[in-house]
Amino acid sequence: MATPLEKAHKDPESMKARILAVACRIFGEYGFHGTTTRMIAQEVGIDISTLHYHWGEKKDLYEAVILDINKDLGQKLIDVEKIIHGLPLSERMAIAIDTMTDYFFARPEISNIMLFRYIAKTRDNVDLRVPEFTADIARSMGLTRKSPHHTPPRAMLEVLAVMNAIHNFISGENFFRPMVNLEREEYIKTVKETLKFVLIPAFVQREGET
Amino acid sequence: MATPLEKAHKDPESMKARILAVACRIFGEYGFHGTTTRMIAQEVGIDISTLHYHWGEKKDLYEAVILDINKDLGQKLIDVEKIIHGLPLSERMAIAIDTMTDYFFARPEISNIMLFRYIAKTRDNVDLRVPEFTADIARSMGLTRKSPHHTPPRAMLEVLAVMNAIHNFISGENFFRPMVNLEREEYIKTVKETLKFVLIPAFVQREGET
DNA sequence: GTTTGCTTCCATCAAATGATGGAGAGAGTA
DNA sequence: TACTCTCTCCATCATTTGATGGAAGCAAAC
Repeated sequence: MATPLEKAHKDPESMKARILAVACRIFGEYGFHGTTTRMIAQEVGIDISTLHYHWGEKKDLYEAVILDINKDLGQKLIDVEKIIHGLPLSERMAIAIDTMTDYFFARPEISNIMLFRYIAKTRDNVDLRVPEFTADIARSMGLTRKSPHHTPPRAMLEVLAVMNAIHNFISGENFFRPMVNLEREEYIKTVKETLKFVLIPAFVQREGET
Repeated sequence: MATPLEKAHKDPESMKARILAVACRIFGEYGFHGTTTRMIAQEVGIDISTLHYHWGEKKDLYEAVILDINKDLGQKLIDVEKIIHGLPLSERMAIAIDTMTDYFFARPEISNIMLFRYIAKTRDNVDLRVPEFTADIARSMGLTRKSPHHTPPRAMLEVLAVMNAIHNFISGENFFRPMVNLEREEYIKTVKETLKFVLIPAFVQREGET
């Protein structure tokens, strides 16, 4: 039997879920050390002790955030994979880039948290076993044909290059958009064009060579 | 007449310069809020008051770090530009990617700090007018031929895509290298190959079309 | 109405953190 | 020697921050 707390976790209106959602956003903006439990509590409109009551230590909440966005991201990747399955490579990539870019722009916390995990150390080590999708994406992109059950380093890095290129434009919006002086919609559109222009030709060209 | 402190700033053995170098590394690893003045002082082997004596507030030191790496990066870009000037596009890009990747791997703090600035907010706003090189790189890559005195948004984003792709692999080394299970040297080599493979064809192909 | 269990807030604490004043060490100079 | 100037450290402070105990609120169960 699920405890009330466990049930509450599923209900997006529940306090526990509301805290998680806000924590996700704030951690994404300021990083682990840049975020204080008080910032999150204030944004939710509650006392910090309520926050600690639901999630325990700050580190625990942060881990919950990571697991949460990872679950969401994994589901999204499965959805996209279904849509693009069977299409020619150039279309597969174009649709995947469009779809994932829209998704990340709608939930920039995800890109933020992913990048923070990649580049930032944490004083109190928040190391946590989280499912990694890079190898799956490599398979989905057809980069593992020669060795279906093993993902070569080169294929992994190619996937990371693509994914991170997307993340960067989402997480860097506050910095880049003033640089290029575009409205939000126009920025998103140009980002998509740029990503497709830069990322697709290499893969299509290689495919044609075989 | 330069004060002793000003003179010291130039001497890399001086206390002020030693603090700056360590601060650069630590801020790069942990970000602004993840870094404490005590961490820096301890790494240098001095008291925090000595650190404050030379650099004032934490924020001032951080700004000094940003200005310092920016100056260095600007000089490096000028050097590279000289080397690749006049070569065909594909060679220009290959050499630039190789050279810049080596440079950032040798000084990962630069990639770290750049990415931190792009993606992370700071509670106490550290906003600071720093020269931006994106437009210059766009010019150097020949992306502004149609409008030599204005850099279109699209060209800016293309440059950012290229530069950030490099930064990501350097800053993400701690995260990515265990994923692909490569020794450092092998990782660097594969990163370079991957970057050149992913980034060059798009630009070369477009050039051929005109 | 009373009891029970879950949730929330107030008051408070201990540790971490940014920052400073002032004493002392040391080198150079008169 | 006495003086000055620069640099460094020790002691200390005020604030921020993560965290907790306990009282109060509140709804459902008895």
